[in-house]
Amino acid sequence: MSPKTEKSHSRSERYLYYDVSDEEDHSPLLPCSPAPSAGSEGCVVAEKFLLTDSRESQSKRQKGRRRSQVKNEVTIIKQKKNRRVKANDRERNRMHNLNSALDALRSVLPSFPDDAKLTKIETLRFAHNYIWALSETLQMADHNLFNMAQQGMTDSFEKLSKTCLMVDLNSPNSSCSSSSDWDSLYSPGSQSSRHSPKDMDNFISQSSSCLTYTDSFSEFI
DNA sequence: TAGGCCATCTGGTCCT
DNA sequence: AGGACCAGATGGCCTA
Repeated sequence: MSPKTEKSHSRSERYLYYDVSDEEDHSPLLPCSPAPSAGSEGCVVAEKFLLTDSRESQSKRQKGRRRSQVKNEVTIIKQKKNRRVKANDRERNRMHNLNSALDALRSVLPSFPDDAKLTKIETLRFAHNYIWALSETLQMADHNLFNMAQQGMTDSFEKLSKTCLMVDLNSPNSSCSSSSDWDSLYSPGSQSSRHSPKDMDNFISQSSSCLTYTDSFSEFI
């Protein structure tokens, strides 16, 4: 088990089995309904009996009501706890799914071998820029192919193929990229001290052109 | 040690 | 009613 997982696991355990005793309801019971008037005028004994009886049954009823109230409150609290635990579980799963999706995204992005795993925000920003670069690439490819078709695929093909033909997007050592270039893409705007926006623009334009030529001409080789 | 990143919990809101 | 989504709070870990 990786440290991360272990850490996560211990976290989960900590949260899953957190002490909920403070959630116990210690509030006073709701006041019971007032005693009904009892007795008849003619018979004291009977009245006493009735009174005694009514008091006893009354207290019994009160006790019964209290018990059922306590039972109800306990079940409500249990129900609430249960719902909360379920919701936490779903939320945890949801975040795990989100992280899986982010991992999937990281896996399709070009990676720089020595670099640490991209943070979430870096992944999103890099993906955004990468998609932009790819779309620029496609546009340029269309444009260049059109020009080449018009010129009979002579000069421009040679020039372009010399510079960028063998570029591999995944290779940071290629002529079109350097570690700092990749870094600049990884780097979120908030940490722009590492690389200027100009660096990023340069990199994107370079990688766009290289991509254009490698992808577009590969079928001609 | 401060700051960044992350996982998780939690309560609120919206949707089905 | 229950689930999905969201944002805020909290606390742990790591690094400069």
